[in-house]
Amino acid sequence: MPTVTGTDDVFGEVAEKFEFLENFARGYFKRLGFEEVRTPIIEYSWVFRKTLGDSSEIVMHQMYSFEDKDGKEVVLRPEGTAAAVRFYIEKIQSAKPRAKLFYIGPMFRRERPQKGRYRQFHQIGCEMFGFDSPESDAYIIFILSEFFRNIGVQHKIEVNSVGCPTCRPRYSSALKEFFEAKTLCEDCQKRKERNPLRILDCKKDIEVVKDAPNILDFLCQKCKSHFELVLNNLKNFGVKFEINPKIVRGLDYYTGTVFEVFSTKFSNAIAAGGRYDLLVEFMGGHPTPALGFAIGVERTVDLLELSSERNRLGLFICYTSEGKQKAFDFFTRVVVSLNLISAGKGGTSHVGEIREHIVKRFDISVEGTKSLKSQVRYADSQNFRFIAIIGKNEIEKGVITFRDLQNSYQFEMKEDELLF
RNA sequence: GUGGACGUAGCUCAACUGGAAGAGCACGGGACUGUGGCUCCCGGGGUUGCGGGUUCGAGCCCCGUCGUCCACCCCA
Repeated sequence: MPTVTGTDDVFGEVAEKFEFLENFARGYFKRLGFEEVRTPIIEYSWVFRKTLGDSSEIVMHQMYSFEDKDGKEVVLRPEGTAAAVRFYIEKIQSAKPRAKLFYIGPMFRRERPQKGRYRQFHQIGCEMFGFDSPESDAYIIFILSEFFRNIGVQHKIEVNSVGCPTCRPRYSSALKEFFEAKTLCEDCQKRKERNPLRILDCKKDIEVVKDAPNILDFLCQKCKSHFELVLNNLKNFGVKFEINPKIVRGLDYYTGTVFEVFSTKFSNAIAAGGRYDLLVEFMGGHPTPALGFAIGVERTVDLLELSSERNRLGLFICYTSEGKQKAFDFFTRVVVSLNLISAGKGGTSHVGEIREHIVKRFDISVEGTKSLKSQVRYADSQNFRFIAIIGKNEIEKGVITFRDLQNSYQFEMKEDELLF
Protein backbone atom coordinates (compact mmCIF):
# COMPACT_ATOMS: atom_id res chain seq x y z
CA MET A 1 0.00 0.00 0.00
CA PRO A 2 2.01 2.92 -1.27
CA THR A 3 1.51 6.56 -0.40
CA VAL A 4 0.71 9.07 -3.11
CA THR A 5 3.67 9.67 -5.40
CA GLY A 6 6.03 12.20 -3.97
CA THR A 7 4.67 11.91 -0.44
CA ASP A 8 5.95 9.85 2.42
CA ASP A 9 5.12 8.82 5.96
CA VAL A 10 7.29 10.66 8.42
CA PHE A 11 8.16 8.47 11.35
CA GLY A 12 10.86 7.49 13.79
CA GLU A 13 14.15 9.26 13.52
CA VAL A 14 12.95 11.50 10.70
CA ALA A 15 9.85 12.46 12.68
CA GLU A 16 12.13 13.40 15.56
CA LYS A 17 14.15 15.60 13.28
CA PHE A 18 11.01 17.29 11.98
CA GLU A 19 9.91 17.87 15.56
CA PHE A 20 13.28 19.25 16.54
CA LEU A 21 13.43 21.57 13.56
CA GLU A 22 9.91 22.89 14.01
CA ASN A 23 10.32 23.37 17.74
CA PHE A 24 13.60 25.13 17.30
CA ALA A 25 12.20 27.37 14.58
CA ARG A 26 9.20 28.37 16.70
CA GLY A 27 11.36 29.32 19.64
CA TYR A 28 13.97 31.03 17.54
CA PHE A 29 11.72 33.16 15.38
CA LYS A 30 9.37 34.06 18.22
CA ARG A 31 12.30 35.28 20.22
CA LEU A 32 13.17 37.53 17.28
CA GLY A 33 9.70 39.04 17.33
CA PHE A 34 8.03 37.02 14.59
CA GLU A 35 4.45 35.89 15.12
CA GLU A 36 3.20 32.57 13.86
CA VAL A 37 0.36 32.51 11.36
CA ARG A 38 -1.33 29.29 10.28
CA THR A 39 -2.97 30.00 6.98
CA PRO A 40 -5.19 27.41 5.31
CA ILE A 41 -3.65 24.71 3.17
CA ILE A 42 -6.26 25.34 0.51
CA GLU A 43 -6.66 28.78 -1.03
CA TYR A 44 -8.55 30.24 -3.94
CA SER A 45 -6.33 29.84 -6.91
CA TRP A 46 -6.15 33.56 -7.74
CA VAL A 47 -3.91 34.00 -4.69
CA PHE A 48 -1.14 32.20 -6.52
CA ARG A 49 -2.08 32.79 -10.12
CA LYS A 50 -1.88 36.48 -9.64
CA THR A 51 1.31 36.55 -7.62
CA LEU A 52 3.56 33.89 -9.04
CA GLY A 53 3.06 34.96 -12.62
CA ASP A 54 0.71 33.24 -14.99
CA SER A 55 3.57 31.96 -17.08
CA SER A 56 5.52 30.53 -14.14
CA GLU A 57 6.16 26.83 -14.10
CA ILE A 58 4.39 26.46 -10.77
CA VAL A 59 1.17 28.05 -11.93
CA MET A 60 1.17 26.43 -15.33
CA HIS A 61 1.97 22.86 -14.45
CA GLN A 62 2.54 22.23 -10.79
CA MET A 63 -0.48 23.36 -8.85
CA TYR A 64 -2.92 20.89 -7.43
CA SER A 65 -6.14 22.63 -8.28
CA PHE A 66 -9.75 21.62 -8.43
CA GLU A 67 -13.14 23.15 -8.73
CA ASP A 68 -14.99 23.26 -5.46
CA LYS A 69 -18.67 22.29 -5.39
CA ASP A 70 -19.68 25.93 -5.54
CA GLY A 71 -17.70 26.33 -8.75
CA LYS A 72 -14.80 28.24 -7.21
CA GLU A 73 -11.34 27.16 -8.17
CA VAL A 74 -9.29 26.06 -5.22
CA VAL A 75 -5.64 25.00 -4.94
CA LEU A 76 -3.39 23.27 -2.49
CA ARG A 77 -0.92 26.02 -1.69
CA PRO A 78 2.33 25.66 -3.60
CA GLU A 79 4.24 28.14 -1.45
CA GLY A 80 3.77 30.30 1.60
CA THR A 81 4.53 33.89 0.72
CA ALA A 82 1.45 34.67 -1.34
CA ALA A 83 -0.79 33.29 1.38
CA ALA A 84 1.04 35.28 4.03
CA VAL A 85 0.59 38.42 1.96
CA ARG A 86 -3.09 37.67 1.52
CA PHE A 87 -3.39 37.32 5.28
CA TYR A 88 -1.39 40.46 5.96
CA ILE A 89 -3.56 42.58 3.71
CA GLU A 90 -6.77 41.12 5.06
CA LYS A 91 -6.13 41.05 8.79
CA ILE A 92 -3.02 43.00 9.75
CA GLN A 93 -2.23 45.89 7.51
CA SER A 94 -4.81 48.42 8.67
CA ALA A 95 -4.04 47.80 12.32
CA LYS A 96 -0.28 47.91 12.04
CA PRO A 97 1.63 48.44 8.82
CA ARG A 98 4.75 46.71 10.07
CA ALA A 99 4.55 43.03 10.84
CA LYS A 100 6.90 40.10 11.23
CA LEU A 101 5.26 36.76 10.55
CA PHE A 102 6.37 33.18 10.31
CA TYR A 103 4.66 29.98 9.25
CA ILE A 104 5.40 26.29 9.26
CA GLY A 105 3.53 23.82 7.15
CA PRO A 106 3.10 21.62 4.11
CA MET A 107 3.16 22.88 0.54
CA PHE A 108 2.20 21.01 -2.63
CA ARG A 109 3.71 20.99 -6.09
CA ARG A 110 3.16 18.39 -8.72
CA GLU A 111 6.74 17.87 -9.87
CA ARG A 112 8.67 14.73 -10.62
CA PRO A 113 10.10 13.73 -7.26
CA GLN A 114 13.82 13.42 -6.78
CA LYS A 115 16.40 14.07 -4.13
CA GLY A 116 15.14 16.75 -1.78
CA ARG A 117 12.06 17.36 -3.85
CA TYR A 118 8.63 16.04 -2.99
CA ARG A 119 5.07 16.75 -4.00
CA GLN A 120 4.15 17.40 -0.42
CA PHE A 121 6.96 19.19 1.32
CA HIS A 122 7.27 21.52 4.25
CA GLN A 123 8.51 25.03 4.56
CA ILE A 124 9.38 27.24 7.46
CA GLY A 125 8.96 30.76 6.25
CA CYS A 126 9.43 34.27 7.60
CA GLU A 127 8.01 37.44 6.13
CA MET A 128 8.58 41.04 7.15
CA PHE A 129 6.10 43.69 6.03
CA GLY A 130 6.62 47.43 6.06
CA PHE A 131 10.39 47.39 6.15
CA ASP A 132 12.27 49.00 3.29
CA SER A 133 15.70 49.68 4.78
CA PRO A 134 18.82 47.89 3.58
CA GLU A 135 19.34 46.98 7.23
CA SER A 136 16.21 44.87 7.09
CA ASP A 137 17.56 42.96 4.08
CA ALA A 138 20.77 42.26 5.92
CA TYR A 139 18.90 41.43 9.09
CA ILE A 140 16.74 38.77 7.49
CA ILE A 141 19.74 37.16 5.81
CA PHE A 142 21.59 37.27 9.09
CA ILE A 143 18.86 35.54 11.10
CA LEU A 144 18.53 32.91 8.39
CA SER A 145 22.22 32.22 8.49
CA GLU A 146 22.16 32.08 12.29
CA PHE A 147 19.25 29.67 12.11
CA PHE A 148 21.37 27.17 10.22
CA ARG A 149 24.41 27.79 12.36
CA ASN A 150 22.36 27.10 15.47
CA ILE A 151 21.14 23.74 14.25
CA GLY A 152 24.61 22.79 13.11
CA VAL A 153 24.06 22.86 9.36
CA GLN A 154 27.06 23.93 7.30
CA HIS A 155 25.98 26.34 4.61
CA LYS A 156 26.93 29.19 2.37
CA ILE A 157 24.89 32.18 1.35
CA GLU A 158 24.74 33.77 -2.05
CA VAL A 159 23.14 37.14 -2.63
CA ASN A 160 22.17 39.16 -5.64
CA SER A 161 19.85 41.93 -6.71
CA VAL A 162 17.33 41.37 -9.46
CA GLY A 163 16.52 45.04 -9.74
CA CYS A 164 13.15 46.73 -10.05
CA PRO A 165 10.68 47.45 -12.85
CA THR A 166 12.80 50.32 -14.05
CA CYS A 167 16.11 48.49 -14.33
CA ARG A 168 15.22 44.86 -14.88
CA PRO A 169 13.68 45.33 -18.34
CA ARG A 170 16.85 47.13 -19.41
CA TYR A 171 18.88 44.15 -18.32
CA SER A 172 16.46 41.72 -19.89
CA SER A 173 16.75 43.31 -23.28
CA ALA A 174 20.53 43.56 -22.97
CA LEU A 175 20.63 39.86 -22.21
CA LYS A 176 18.32 39.08 -25.07
CA GLU A 177 20.48 41.06 -27.40
CA PHE A 178 23.61 39.32 -26.16
CA PHE A 179 22.15 35.86 -26.62
CA GLU A 180 20.71 36.72 -29.99
CA ALA A 181 24.04 36.08 -31.64
CA LYS A 182 24.82 32.94 -29.67
CA THR A 183 23.77 29.38 -30.17
CA LEU A 184 21.72 28.13 -27.28
CA CYS A 185 20.25 24.82 -26.23
CA GLU A 186 16.67 24.10 -27.10
CA ASP A 187 15.28 25.05 -23.70
CA CYS A 188 17.15 28.32 -23.70
CA GLN A 189 15.74 29.27 -27.09
CA LYS A 190 12.36 29.38 -25.40
CA ARG A 191 13.68 31.05 -22.30
CA LYS A 192 15.11 33.83 -24.39
CA GLU A 193 11.61 34.93 -25.25
CA ARG A 194 9.84 34.16 -22.04
CA ASN A 195 12.35 34.93 -19.32
CA PRO A 196 15.92 35.54 -20.51
CA LEU A 197 17.20 35.75 -16.92
CA ARG A 198 16.64 32.05 -16.61
CA ILE A 199 19.29 31.30 -19.19
CA LEU A 200 21.88 32.26 -16.59
CA ASP A 201 20.84 29.16 -14.67
CA CYS A 202 21.24 26.78 -17.60
CA LYS A 203 23.52 23.83 -17.05
CA LYS A 204 24.26 23.28 -20.72
CA ASP A 205 25.09 26.73 -21.96
CA ILE A 206 27.65 27.42 -19.30
CA GLU A 207 30.28 28.58 -21.77
CA VAL A 208 28.00 31.06 -23.46
CA VAL A 209 26.64 32.39 -20.19
CA LYS A 210 30.10 33.09 -18.82
CA ASP A 211 30.47 36.29 -20.82
CA ALA A 212 26.89 37.45 -20.49
CA PRO A 213 26.22 40.90 -19.12
CA ASN A 214 26.06 41.20 -15.35
CA ILE A 215 22.80 42.39 -13.84
CA LEU A 216 24.65 44.39 -11.23
CA ASP A 217 25.98 46.65 -13.99
CA PHE A 218 22.44 47.44 -15.04
CA LEU A 219 20.84 48.36 -11.74
CA CYS A 220 19.28 51.77 -11.53
CA GLN A 221 20.75 54.24 -9.08
CA LYS A 222 18.20 53.44 -6.40
CA CYS A 223 18.60 49.67 -6.65
CA LYS A 224 22.34 49.96 -6.87
CA SER A 225 22.78 52.03 -3.76
CA HIS A 226 20.29 49.93 -1.87
CA PHE A 227 22.17 46.78 -2.77
CA GLU A 228 25.49 48.28 -1.79
CA LEU A 229 24.07 49.26 1.58
CA VAL A 230 22.72 45.74 2.03
CA LEU A 231 26.18 44.36 1.43
CA ASN A 232 27.67 46.81 3.92
CA ASN A 233 25.13 45.89 6.53
CA LEU A 234 25.77 42.22 5.97
CA LYS A 235 29.35 42.93 6.90
CA ASN A 236 28.15 44.80 9.97
CA PHE A 237 26.21 41.71 10.98
CA GLY A 238 29.27 39.60 10.36
CA VAL A 239 27.51 37.41 7.80
CA LYS A 240 29.69 35.46 5.43
CA PHE A 241 28.31 35.55 1.92
CA GLU A 242 29.16 35.59 -1.74
CA ILE A 243 27.73 37.76 -4.45
CA ASN A 244 26.32 35.64 -7.24
CA PRO A 245 24.91 37.74 -10.08
CA LYS A 246 23.45 34.63 -11.65
CA ILE A 247 20.89 34.02 -8.96
CA VAL A 248 17.45 34.37 -10.47
CA ARG A 249 14.44 33.50 -8.44
CA GLY A 250 11.75 31.44 -10.06
CA LEU A 251 8.91 33.46 -8.65
CA ASP A 252 8.02 36.66 -10.47
CA TYR A 253 7.37 38.79 -7.43
CA TYR A 254 10.92 39.40 -6.32
CA THR A 255 12.45 42.86 -6.53
CA GLY A 256 15.89 43.94 -5.44
CA THR A 257 17.73 41.74 -2.99
CA VAL A 258 17.48 37.98 -3.46
CA PHE A 259 19.46 35.26 -1.76
CA GLU A 260 19.83 31.50 -1.59
CA VAL A 261 21.31 29.25 1.03
CA PHE A 262 23.26 26.22 -0.09
CA SER A 263 24.37 23.28 1.90
CA THR A 264 27.95 22.30 1.42
CA LYS A 265 26.67 18.75 1.05
CA PHE A 266 24.36 18.86 -1.95
CA SER A 267 23.47 21.19 -4.73
CA ASN A 268 19.91 22.13 -3.89
CA ALA A 269 19.20 25.38 -2.15
CA ILE A 270 18.00 24.61 1.36
CA ALA A 271 16.46 28.03 1.81
CA ALA A 272 15.87 31.06 -0.33
CA GLY A 273 14.14 34.38 -0.34
CA GLY A 274 14.31 38.02 -1.07
CA ARG A 275 12.55 41.33 -1.25
CA TYR A 276 9.16 41.75 -2.91
CA ASP A 277 8.28 45.40 -2.56
CA LEU A 278 5.49 45.44 -5.10
CA LEU A 279 3.60 42.32 -4.17
CA VAL A 280 1.39 43.71 -1.42
CA GLU A 281 0.13 46.49 -3.63
CA PHE A 282 -0.20 44.12 -6.54
CA MET A 283 -2.47 41.91 -4.46
CA GLY A 284 -4.66 44.84 -3.52
CA GLY A 285 -3.11 46.14 -0.31
CA HIS A 286 -1.63 49.53 0.42
CA PRO A 287 1.82 49.83 -1.11
CA THR A 288 4.08 48.11 1.39
CA PRO A 289 7.66 46.97 1.06
CA ALA A 290 8.25 43.41 2.21
CA LEU A 291 10.79 40.65 2.27
CA GLY A 292 11.10 37.12 3.47
CA PHE A 293 12.48 33.64 3.02
CA ALA A 294 11.45 30.02 3.14
CA ILE A 295 13.43 27.12 4.51
CA GLY A 296 13.01 23.68 2.94
CA VAL A 297 12.26 21.40 5.86
CA GLU A 298 12.92 18.05 4.15
CA ARG A 299 16.17 19.31 2.68
CA THR A 300 17.29 20.62 6.04
CA VAL A 301 16.21 17.47 7.85
CA ASP A 302 18.45 15.55 5.46
CA LEU A 303 21.40 17.49 6.77
CA LEU A 304 20.50 17.34 10.44
CA GLU A 305 22.53 15.17 12.68
CA LEU A 306 20.75 14.65 15.95
CA SER A 307 22.77 13.54 18.93
CA SER A 308 23.04 9.89 18.06
CA GLU A 309 22.72 8.65 21.65
CA ARG A 310 19.00 8.67 22.22
CA ASN A 311 18.55 9.12 25.91
CA ARG A 312 16.86 6.46 27.90
CA LEU A 313 13.79 7.89 29.52
CA GLY A 314 11.07 6.92 31.93
CA LEU A 315 9.88 4.06 34.06
CA PHE A 316 8.25 0.86 32.87
CA ILE A 317 6.45 -1.52 35.22
CA CYS A 318 7.02 -5.25 34.84
CA TYR A 319 5.35 -7.89 37.00
CA THR A 320 4.62 -11.55 37.50
CA SER A 321 1.22 -13.04 38.15
CA GLU A 322 1.68 -12.68 41.91
CA GLY A 323 2.45 -9.00 41.55
CA LYS A 324 -0.12 -8.13 38.95
CA GLN A 325 -2.67 -6.55 41.28
CA LYS A 326 -0.06 -4.51 43.11
CA ALA A 327 1.48 -3.45 39.81
CA PHE A 328 -1.86 -2.20 38.54
CA ASP A 329 -2.52 -0.41 41.85
CA PHE A 330 0.87 1.26 41.65
CA PHE A 331 0.31 2.25 38.05
CA THR A 332 -3.11 3.81 38.64
CA ARG A 333 -1.93 5.53 41.79
CA VAL A 334 0.92 7.18 39.92
CA VAL A 335 -1.19 8.13 36.95
CA VAL A 336 -3.80 9.94 39.05
CA SER A 337 -1.16 11.85 40.96
CA LEU A 338 1.22 12.71 38.16
CA ASN A 339 0.93 16.44 38.72
CA LEU A 340 1.79 15.99 42.42
CA ILE A 341 4.82 13.97 41.48
CA SER A 342 6.07 16.63 39.11
CA ALA A 343 5.65 19.20 41.86
CA GLY A 344 7.24 17.04 44.52
CA LYS A 345 10.93 17.32 45.11
CA GLY A 346 13.37 15.83 47.56
CA GLY A 347 13.70 12.40 49.06
CA THR A 348 16.77 10.34 48.42
CA SER A 349 18.59 10.74 45.13
CA HIS A 350 16.95 7.55 43.94
CA VAL A 351 13.52 8.90 44.73
CA GLY A 352 14.24 12.15 42.96
CA GLU A 353 15.60 10.45 39.90
CA ILE A 354 12.75 7.98 39.59
CA ARG A 355 10.22 10.77 39.99
CA GLU A 356 11.95 12.77 37.33
CA HIS A 357 11.73 9.91 34.90
CA ILE A 358 8.13 9.07 35.78
CA VAL A 359 7.15 12.58 34.78
CA LYS A 360 8.84 12.21 31.41
CA ARG A 361 7.58 8.79 30.51
CA PHE A 362 5.62 6.17 32.38
CA ASP A 363 3.99 2.96 31.30
CA ILE A 364 3.07 -0.55 32.40
CA SER A 365 3.37 -3.91 30.74
CA VAL A 366 0.10 -5.23 29.40
CA GLU A 367 1.73 -8.53 28.63
CA GLY A 368 2.11 -9.71 32.21
CA THR A 369 1.42 -13.28 31.31
CA LYS A 370 4.64 -13.29 29.35
CA SER A 371 7.89 -14.04 31.07
CA LEU A 372 9.52 -11.31 33.05
CA LYS A 373 12.38 -11.61 30.65
CA SER A 374 10.33 -10.65 27.69
CA GLN A 375 8.77 -7.73 29.56
CA VAL A 376 12.21 -6.43 30.46
CA ARG A 377 13.39 -6.98 26.94
CA TYR A 378 10.46 -4.93 25.72
CA ALA A 379 11.28 -2.11 28.15
CA ASP A 380 14.84 -2.17 26.94
CA SER A 381 13.87 -2.11 23.30
CA GLN A 382 11.61 0.86 24.00
CA ASN A 383 14.51 2.73 25.55
CA PHE A 384 13.13 3.02 29.06
CA ARG A 385 15.66 4.14 31.65
CA PHE A 386 14.14 2.35 34.64
CA ILE A 387 11.96 -0.65 35.16
CA ALA A 388 9.93 -1.44 38.25
CA ILE A 389 9.59 -5.12 39.06
CA ILE A 390 6.70 -6.34 41.15
CA GLY A 391 6.52 -10.06 41.83
CA LYS A 392 6.32 -12.61 44.59
CA ASN A 393 9.45 -11.38 46.36
CA GLU A 394 8.32 -7.79 46.35
CA ILE A 395 4.88 -8.68 47.68
CA GLU A 396 6.42 -10.60 50.54
CA LYS A 397 8.83 -7.83 51.46
CA GLY A 398 6.38 -5.00 50.77
CA VAL A 399 8.71 -3.26 48.33
CA ILE A 400 9.17 -2.56 44.65
CA THR A 401 12.39 -3.37 42.84
CA PHE A 402 13.75 -0.68 40.55
CA ARG A 403 16.37 -1.38 37.95
CA ASP A 404 18.39 1.21 36.07
CA LEU A 405 18.74 -0.20 32.57
CA GLN A 406 21.36 2.32 31.64
CA ASN A 407 23.77 1.71 34.50
CA SER A 408 22.75 -1.87 35.28
CA TYR A 409 22.06 -1.71 38.95
CA GLN A 410 18.96 -2.17 41.01
CA PHE A 411 17.54 -1.34 44.39
CA GLU A 412 14.38 -1.77 46.39
CA MET A 413 12.07 0.90 47.68
CA LYS A 414 8.76 1.10 49.43
CA GLU A 415 5.96 2.50 47.33
CA ASP A 416 5.09 5.18 49.91
CA GLU A 417 8.67 6.35 49.94
CA LEU A 418 8.35 7.25 46.29
CA LEU A 419 4.91 8.74 46.26
CA PHE A 420 4.83 10.78 49.47
C1' G B 1 6.67 17.06 -19.23
C1' U B 2 11.87 14.57 -21.13
C1' G B 3 15.86 10.92 -20.44
C1' G B 4 18.22 6.81 -17.68
C1' A B 5 18.66 2.96 -13.79
C1' C B 6 16.09 -0.18 -10.59
C1' G B 7 11.67 -3.01 -8.15
C1' U B 8 13.12 -10.40 -4.35
C1' A B 9 11.35 -11.02 3.77
C1' G B 10 10.27 -5.05 8.00
C1' C B 11 15.64 -3.28 6.23
C1' U B 12 20.29 -4.27 3.17
C1' C B 13 21.00 -7.54 -0.60
C1' A B 14 22.14 -12.87 -2.86
C1' A B 15 20.14 -16.75 -6.39
C1' C B 16 25.77 -19.46 -12.71
C1' U B 17 23.78 -19.61 -19.64
C1' G B 18 15.89 -19.73 -17.52
C1' G B 19 15.79 -25.66 -13.56
C1' A B 20 12.72 -26.81 -5.98
C1' A B 21 13.21 -18.63 -3.23
C1' G B 22 18.28 -17.69 0.34
C1' A B 23 21.65 -14.85 3.90
C1' G B 24 22.77 -10.93 7.28
C1' C B 25 20.37 -7.44 10.28
C1' A B 26 15.66 -6.62 12.60
C1' C B 27 11.52 -9.16 15.04
C1' G B 28 9.60 -13.34 18.42
C1' G B 29 10.89 -17.41 21.70
C1' G B 30 14.40 -20.48 24.37
C1' A B 31 19.35 -21.76 26.80
C1' C B 32 19.18 -18.27 32.11
C1' U B 33 12.74 -22.17 36.35
C1' G B 34 11.95 -13.66 38.38
C1' U B 35 15.74 -9.50 35.04
C1' G B 36 17.47 -6.15 29.00
C1' G B 37 22.34 -5.42 26.36
C1' C B 38 27.03 -10.17 24.98
C1' U B 39 27.00 -15.45 23.12
C1' C B 40 24.54 -19.86 21.18
C1' C B 41 20.06 -22.42 19.43
C1' C B 42 15.16 -22.34 17.42
C1' G B 43 11.10 -19.79 15.05
C1' G B 44 7.56 -16.58 12.30
C1' G B 45 7.49 -14.07 8.10
C1' G B 46 7.67 -13.81 0.27
C1' U B 47 1.34 -14.20 -4.90
C1' U B 48 9.91 -12.23 -6.36
C1' G B 49 5.49 -4.52 -7.46
C1' C B 50 1.12 -5.70 -10.66
C1' G B 51 -0.92 -7.75 -15.46
C1' G B 52 -0.07 -10.29 -19.80
C1' G B 53 3.33 -13.16 -23.19
C1' U B 54 7.34 -16.87 -24.62
C1' U B 55 8.68 -21.79 -22.43
C1' C B 56 8.01 -28.48 -20.32
C1' G B 57 9.57 -24.81 -16.67
C1' A B 58 10.29 -17.50 -15.48
C1' G B 59 12.99 -13.86 -9.83
C1' C B 60 15.83 -14.13 -14.48
C1' C B 61 13.65 -13.38 -21.34
C1' C B 62 9.62 -10.02 -24.04
C1' C B 63 5.44 -6.33 -23.76
C1' G B 64 2.47 -3.28 -20.79
C1' U B 65 1.48 -0.92 -16.20
C1' C B 66 2.43 1.07 -11.41
C1' G B 67 6.19 2.58 -8.10
C1' U B 68 11.14 4.14 -6.42
C1' C B 69 15.70 6.56 -7.37
C1' C B 70 18.86 9.81 -10.45
C1' A B 71 19.43 13.68 -14.00
C1' C B 72 16.88 17.50 -17.05
C1' C B 73 12.90 21.02 -16.48
C1' C B 74 11.62 23.69 -12.23
C1' C B 75 12.41 24.74 -7.30
C1' A B 76 12.53 24.93 -0.76
